[in-house]
Amino acid sequence: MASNNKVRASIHDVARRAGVSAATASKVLRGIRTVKIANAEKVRLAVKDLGYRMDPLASGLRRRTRQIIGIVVPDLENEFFGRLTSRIEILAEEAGYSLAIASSHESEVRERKMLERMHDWRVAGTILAPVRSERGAGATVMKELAMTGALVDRVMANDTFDTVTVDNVRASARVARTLIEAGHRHVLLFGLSDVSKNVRARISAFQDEADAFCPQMSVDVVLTEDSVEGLRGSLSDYLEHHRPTAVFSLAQTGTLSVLSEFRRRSIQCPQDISLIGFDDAEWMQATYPSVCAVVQPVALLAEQAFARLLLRINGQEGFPVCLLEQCHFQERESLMSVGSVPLAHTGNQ
Amino acid sequence: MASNNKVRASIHDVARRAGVSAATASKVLRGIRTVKIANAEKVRLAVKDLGYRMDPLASGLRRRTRQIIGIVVPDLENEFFGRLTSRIEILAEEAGYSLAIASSHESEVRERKMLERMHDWRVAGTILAPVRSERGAGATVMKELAMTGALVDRVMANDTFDTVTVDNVRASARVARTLIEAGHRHVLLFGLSDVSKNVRARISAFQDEADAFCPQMSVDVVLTEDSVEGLRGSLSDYLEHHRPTAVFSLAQTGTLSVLSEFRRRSIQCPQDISLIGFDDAEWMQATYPSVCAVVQPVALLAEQAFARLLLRINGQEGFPVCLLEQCHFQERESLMSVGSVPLAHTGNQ
DNA sequence: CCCGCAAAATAAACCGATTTACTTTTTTTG
DNA sequence: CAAAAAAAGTAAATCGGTTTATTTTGCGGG
Repeated sequence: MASNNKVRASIHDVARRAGVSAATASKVLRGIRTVKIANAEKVRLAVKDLGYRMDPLASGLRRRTRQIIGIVVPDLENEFFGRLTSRIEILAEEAGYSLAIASSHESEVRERKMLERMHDWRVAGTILAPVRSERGAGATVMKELAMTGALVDRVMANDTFDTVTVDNVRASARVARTLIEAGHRHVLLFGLSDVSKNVRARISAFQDEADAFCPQMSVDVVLTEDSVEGLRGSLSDYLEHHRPTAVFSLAQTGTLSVLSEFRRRSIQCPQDISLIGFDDAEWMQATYPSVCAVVQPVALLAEQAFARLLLRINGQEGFPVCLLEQCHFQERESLMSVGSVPLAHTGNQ
Repeated sequence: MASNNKVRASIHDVARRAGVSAATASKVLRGIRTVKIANAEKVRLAVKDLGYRMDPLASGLRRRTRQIIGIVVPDLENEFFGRLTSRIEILAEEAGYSLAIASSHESEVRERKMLERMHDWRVAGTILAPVRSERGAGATVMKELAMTGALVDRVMANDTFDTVTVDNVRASARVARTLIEAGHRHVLLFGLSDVSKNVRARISAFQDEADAFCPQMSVDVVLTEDSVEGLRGSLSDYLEHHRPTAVFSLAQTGTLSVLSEFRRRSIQCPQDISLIGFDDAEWMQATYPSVCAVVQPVALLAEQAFARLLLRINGQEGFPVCLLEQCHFQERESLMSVGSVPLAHTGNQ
């Protein structure tokens, strides 16, 4: 039914109609000025008459690199990566590139496959948000293939690529300090058991801050595999025997689990236990209580990562840089001082 | 720093090393059997030795169509489209295609741009989830360009392309019946004011069902522009003067607004007002109360849309079909009978 | 008017694959 | 064993562009 029966005009058709050579037509289309104005005009007219559109993929053949930027994220169903990708798509287009988006579905073997595909596509550069079980595998692939790239989120310093990530240490320290000041002396850190450097950084920064400013504080850590049942189960087991005055959830899915486990056990939040989550989401304003969260500057991460990549594409040399962006701490109702009133009353505004 | 200094082997390099012609090498790589086993083996060896990888984009040049499927969705930050895209990515790869993902960012002009880009890329087929202000603009572009494609979500029957969507009529009727049976006689339908056929279908199906089974029911409709402030503002105005016993939110963002407006006004849900939302989200299990929702079969939508597209790509003729998939009704705490106890106690399990 | 130089234009090669049209080799058959 | 048929192999054309090397044109000066 629908198919390419109507043949598309090629640059040769355009050249013929304009009465010039294909090389000249190509020059006009690429904005090269060594063409007589009259001829340039004839070419532009022919383009219009024929409804000519370039094949951007064939165009990169000779150049051996295409006007495409790749991005590989671990999970497109995740709001965070959705926003990141969405922003970078716009930035790429503003810079004259198309964005090729791929998800590694949190799998290292898929991550490799997708990176190889980007390489096969001769992209100009690739942004990688590594999978959770980050052991640098993705970066290694990119290095092997001599790709131009940048790393974002879930990464620490890398010796080959520029990296852009959130300042987990300061954000976690800030949470620790907030809890200390609110009188909390027994806190649970709750998250995913993966080897993610991000989560490890959050934990140790919290512990360091606690050690430094409140040595008597007791900090429990519970980590689980990534499944809704797993998360809630291990939390449930923990709460059977312990009763901290605050929970610091190290990732967004965890926050959801904490909240529903509180409800299942009829634990009043924040009266019985306060809650702070790493990573904000829209729904956190609408829950009861609204959830206090560390807000990651997603747009900024996107912009910085893209800017660094663009510099490298344009040939900038020099040692890889490691950018840390600051998080914002959003106070909401789920946090209160021990034996006191809630710190915040309304979720937003 | 990182760049393509190490030249990649081409199929001619492979052919030379294997001592055969490029045509033969090409045959081997495409799995065509008219090659002597010994030669095929030599080619495979050469591929291995040289670490040869095909350029999949150049490969489609002669064929005039590439092993790529395009998808254009209105919003990648949206969980629904994230899941849709994610699923289709897997399906496409299983079928031997790469998926090119683009977001129209809810803009009709961008939608056209992205569709044109897919066409320029010579994709084998394109799946389109139209922007909200659907007046068929996207489908018209695809028709103009004689593209092979399928439409999903936010569409009614189309005379050119196969469409896959949710059965809004039955789902809304189901909600209406549920509310009627629970004794509700004054209901607010709350949603976005756009001209989305989806939302219009949901409204009229609800009204029809109410007319048929409970003529005395009073159904209010409040529609707003799409902004968090707009949503909450118009809801707030409405609640100033009216007090329905139930709200049916016609879209996910609306549900969030309803919930937080309830909280701001200290309206007890479901004791004062029940709430049902169209479109489920993970967080709806964790709110208080957990939110009763119409669950869309995202994976199924993805599978059907992809299956239809694949048939058309493979040359199936015939009138466009219009598939309606059924939603599931998820009971949760936010719904109760008028003057009675909640219908459901726990969110999940 | 002719020379020299710069500007503009172009034919042809090239990028990396596929496909066509043709040739060569092998197998089957009478 | 020769002729016909089938199988295998390949040179060359092709897809749609860009780039290179070369040629043509335009222009000022002697």
